[in-house]
Amino acid sequence: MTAKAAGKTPRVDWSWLEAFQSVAEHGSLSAAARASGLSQPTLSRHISALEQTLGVTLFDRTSQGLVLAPAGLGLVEHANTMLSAANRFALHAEGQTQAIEGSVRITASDVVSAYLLPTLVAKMQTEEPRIQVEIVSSDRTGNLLQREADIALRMYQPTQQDVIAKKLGTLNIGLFASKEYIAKHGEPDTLNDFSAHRLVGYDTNHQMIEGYQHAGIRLTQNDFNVRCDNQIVTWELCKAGCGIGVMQLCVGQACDEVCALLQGQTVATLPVWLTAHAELRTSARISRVYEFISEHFVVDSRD
Amino acid sequence: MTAKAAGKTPRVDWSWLEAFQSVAEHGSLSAAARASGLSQPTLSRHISALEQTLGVTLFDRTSQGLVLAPAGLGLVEHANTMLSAANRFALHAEGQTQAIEGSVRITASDVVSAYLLPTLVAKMQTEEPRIQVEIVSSDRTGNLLQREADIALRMYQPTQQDVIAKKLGTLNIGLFASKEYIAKHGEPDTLNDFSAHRLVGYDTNHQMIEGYQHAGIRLTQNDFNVRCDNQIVTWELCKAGCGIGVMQLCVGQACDEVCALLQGQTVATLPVWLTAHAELRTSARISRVYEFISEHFVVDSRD
DNA sequence: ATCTAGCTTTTCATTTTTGAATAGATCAAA
DNA sequence: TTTGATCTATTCAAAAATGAAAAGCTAGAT
Repeated sequence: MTAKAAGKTPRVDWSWLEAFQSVAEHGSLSAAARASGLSQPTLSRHISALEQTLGVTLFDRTSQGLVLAPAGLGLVEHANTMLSAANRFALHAEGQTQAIEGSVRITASDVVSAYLLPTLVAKMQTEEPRIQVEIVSSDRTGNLLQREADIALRMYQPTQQDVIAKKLGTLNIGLFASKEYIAKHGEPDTLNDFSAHRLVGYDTNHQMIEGYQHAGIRLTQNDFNVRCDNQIVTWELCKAGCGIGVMQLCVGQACDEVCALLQGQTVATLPVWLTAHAELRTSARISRVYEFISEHFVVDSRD
Repeated sequence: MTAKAAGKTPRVDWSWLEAFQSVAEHGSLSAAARASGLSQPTLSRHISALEQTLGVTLFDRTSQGLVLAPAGLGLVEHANTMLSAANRFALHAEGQTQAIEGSVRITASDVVSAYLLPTLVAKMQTEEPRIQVEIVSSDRTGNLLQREADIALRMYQPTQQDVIAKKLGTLNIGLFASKEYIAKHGEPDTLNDFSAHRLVGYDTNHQMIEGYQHAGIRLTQNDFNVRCDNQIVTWELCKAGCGIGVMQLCVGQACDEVCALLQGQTVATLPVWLTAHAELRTSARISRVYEFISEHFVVDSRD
C-alpha cells in the first residue's frame, strides 16, 4: 500500500508549507519548534504529511537535524516567497488597526531601555493609558520585518528597506569612573593617560572600541580589564569601582557614584534613529507611540 | 474583555491566510468551501480567528456572502502572492516525483475526450500499466496553474505563460448529415445551399460559427435549428437526423450513420496543442504521458 | 404578505490534532 | 568507553478542530 493512493490529489495545507519553510530555515524540527511556538512532534507530522501528499522526500533526517533533500532544495525558494508575503500581509493588516488600545513593542539597546525609556514610558502611560507598552531590550539588530518589535530605537541609520526612519538627534558619550576609583587611582588628564588605567567594557560589541578610536583613544580588546557583553552590567561594574567606563553623558551625569572624566568632554556621539515599518504608520496606536517618542525622547542635541 | 489581550501576539496560522484568500476569491464561505474541500463552518472560524488575531474586520457579512471590508482590501494582494507561491511549490514538488506510478490528469474537449482519447489511453495502459489516467472532459479553458489537470490538449495556441506547448498538428473539420436526413432533404452541393437546410450546432461556443465563416458560410446563432452546448450531444443529434453538423473528419468518417458532405471537403481546420506546466516536465510519469500523447495522438496532418 | 433560496452562524458529537513524556539514535567530549 | 547533549520518532491522554444539522437572517420572487 503506497502512501499516495490513486484518485483525488489530497489537499496541501498551507500550515504544512509554513512548517516546511520554518524547518528549512532553522535546520531542525526542534529549532523550528522553538521559533514558531509549535511543538517538535507537530512539525514532524506536518513535514511527514507534506512529504506523503507530494510523494517526495523533502528532508534527509540526520542526528543533528533535518537537511534539505535534493527534491526539497528548489522548493525553499517558493516557501520563502510565501513567508515574505505572509509577513507583508501581517504588517499591512496591523497597519489597518484603528484601535488605539492594544500593545506596542519597542526595541532598544539595554542602556536606552534601562535608563532612558522608563521615564518616557511612564509619561506616555499617563497620556495614553490604553496603550500597553512592551520593551524588547536587546542590542542585536532586531528584524522589524519579523515583528520582533513594532518600533525600534537604533543607534545607527537603519539600512533595511520598507522602514520609515527619523533621526531624533545624537547622544554624547563620555568617560566615567567611580569616585572611589578616582580616589585610589587618580584621574587621567588627557586621552593618552588611559593606557595606565583599568577599563571596563564590552566583550563582543566592537562599536564601542571604534567609538574610542574615533575619540583618539587606540584600544584593543585586551585593554579592557573586565569585559562583559551586557552594557548595563558593564556600567554597574564601573559604578562599583572596577575601572573607567563609557556611558551616555546624560545618564552618567545623573549618577551620584561616578564622576565624568576629562571635564565631561564628549568622546563620541551616537546618532539616535527612530524606526518603524512603513505599513505601521497607518495604525493609530503605533503611530501615536511613534510620535510620542519622537517628541519626548531626550537627546543631547537634536539635528 | 477584548479579543486581543495584551502580551504576546498570537501566531497567525497560514491556514487562515489560505482561507482568507479562498473566501476573498470566491466571494462567500460556501463557495470557498465547495472549492477547497473544507466545510463552511471551518472557513468561517478560520476567518474569525484571523480577524480576532489581527484585530481587524476583514469582511463585511452580507446575506449573499462575504465582501471584502476596506481593511481587507489591501491584503488580498499579499494573499494572492502566497497562493501563487504555493501553486509553484506544488508544481515544482510534483516535478520532483520520480515515481512512474500514480495518476495523470489530462484535460481535453468533449469530442476529443470521447472520440479520440479512449483508444490512445487504452494503448497507453498496455505500455504503462502503472500510470493511472484521469480525463477531465471540459471545453472551458482549464487553468493548468490551478492544477485542474497536468496535461491539456487544446484547440488553440496556449497563451498562458509557464507552460510548455507543442503543436501536434491539425484536425480537419467537415460537414456531416445522417443518411436518413440526406434521403429526405437531399445533399447540398455548394456552400451556398446550406441556408435551405437544418443545422445542428452550438449554443454558446462561438468558435464554431467563426469556423463556418472562415469556410465561407455566413451564419448566425439563429440559423441553427437545434442548439446544444454539449458538442457530443450535438453530434448525436446530427447522427439522429436532426440536421447538418460539424465534426472532425476522422471522427465522422468512421461513423456509419452519417455521410460527409461536399465530398468530404475540409471546411475548417483546428490546430491541436499539447500543453503542460513547465515544472512538470521533470516528473517521470507526466513526462512519459506527455511523450506518449505526442507520438500517438492521431491528427489529420502533422506540421 | 408569504415563500423560497442562499447565505452565515451556532450547536454538539465525533474525529483529528496537539504536546508532554518517552524511547531510540548519533555525535562530541571527557 | 562512558557520559552528556541534541536530535527525531512514537505513544497516549487531553485539547482543539471539524462537519452535519439546525437555527437565524436577508434579498428577491410569487
